[in-house]
Amino acid sequence: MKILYHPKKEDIHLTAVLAALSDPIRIRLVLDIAKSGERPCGTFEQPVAKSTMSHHVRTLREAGVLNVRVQGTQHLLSLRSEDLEERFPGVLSSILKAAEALEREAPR
Amino acid sequence: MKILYHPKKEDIHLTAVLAALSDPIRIRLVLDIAKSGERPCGTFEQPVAKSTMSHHVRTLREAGVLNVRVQGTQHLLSLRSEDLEERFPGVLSSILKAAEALEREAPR
DNA sequence: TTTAATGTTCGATGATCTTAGAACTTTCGA
DNA sequence: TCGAAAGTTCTAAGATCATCGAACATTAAA
Repeated sequence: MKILYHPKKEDIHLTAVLAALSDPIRIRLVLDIAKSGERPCGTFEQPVAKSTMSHHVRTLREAGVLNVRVQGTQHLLSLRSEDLEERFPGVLSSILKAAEALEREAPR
Repeated sequence: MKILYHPKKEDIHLTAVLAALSDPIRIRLVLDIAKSGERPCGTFEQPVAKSTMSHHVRTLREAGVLNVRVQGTQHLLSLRSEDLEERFPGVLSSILKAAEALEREAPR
C-alpha cells in the first residue's frame, strides 16, 4: 500500500496554497468538495484526462489543501479545512466564499 | 504619457489574484505596501533586477491587486484594498494577515 | 484466477513564467 | 540643453506547468 505524502500543518506554505488554488480546475475541485464533503476522485466532471486530474489532486494534496484517504481502489478526497483555518485563519473560507459567489454569477 | 491598464473592479478574477499573490517576491511586495502605504516602485529592497521588478508590478497591476499612479519619473504603488474587499470579501485581508504572521515567524 | 475499476506513474509536448541585461522613454534638475 | 533618475520594453534563456496517452499497480468482484 502506497503512502501518500501530506505536509504537516506547520509545514503548509501560504504561497503553495495560493498557487494550488489559482488554477481554475483545482479551485472548482476544491469548491465541489467543500460543498459535498468527502468524495472519491473519479466523481468529478472535469474536462480533463484521468492523468491530469491525478496531477491536480496531487498538487492540492502536497500543498496541504486536500487530504487523500485510500479505500480499496478509490481515493477519497476531503478538505483540510481545520488545519488550514488554524494555520491561515480566514484564508480558505473567504476564498471558498468568493469562488462560490463567482459560480453563482457564471454557473456550470 | 503612458496609460497603464487597470482592470475594472468587476473584471478582477479570483484565480488571477491568487496567482499574483502566490509568488514569494510579489506577496512580500504587497505586504510591504500594505504596511507602509503608497510608495514608489524603486524603494523595495528585493534581490531582483529592475526589469524583473517591473514585470512583477505589472503582474500585480493587471491582476487588479495594485494601483499604479505615475508621478514624474516615479510610479507610486498602492493596494486596491477597497475594490478587492468589495469583490472578494476577506480574501486579501486574511492573506495579508497570514503573510504578516509568517514574516514574524521567519523575518527578513 | 480472471477481469474490471480506480488511480498513479512515465515520458513528451507546448505553453507560460521568472529572470536578467541592453536599449529605450520620459521627466526633472542643474 | 544635457544628464541623471526611474521605469518600461525587448529579447532570450532556463524552469516550471498543464495536458495527454500509454503502461502499470492495486483492489474488489465475478
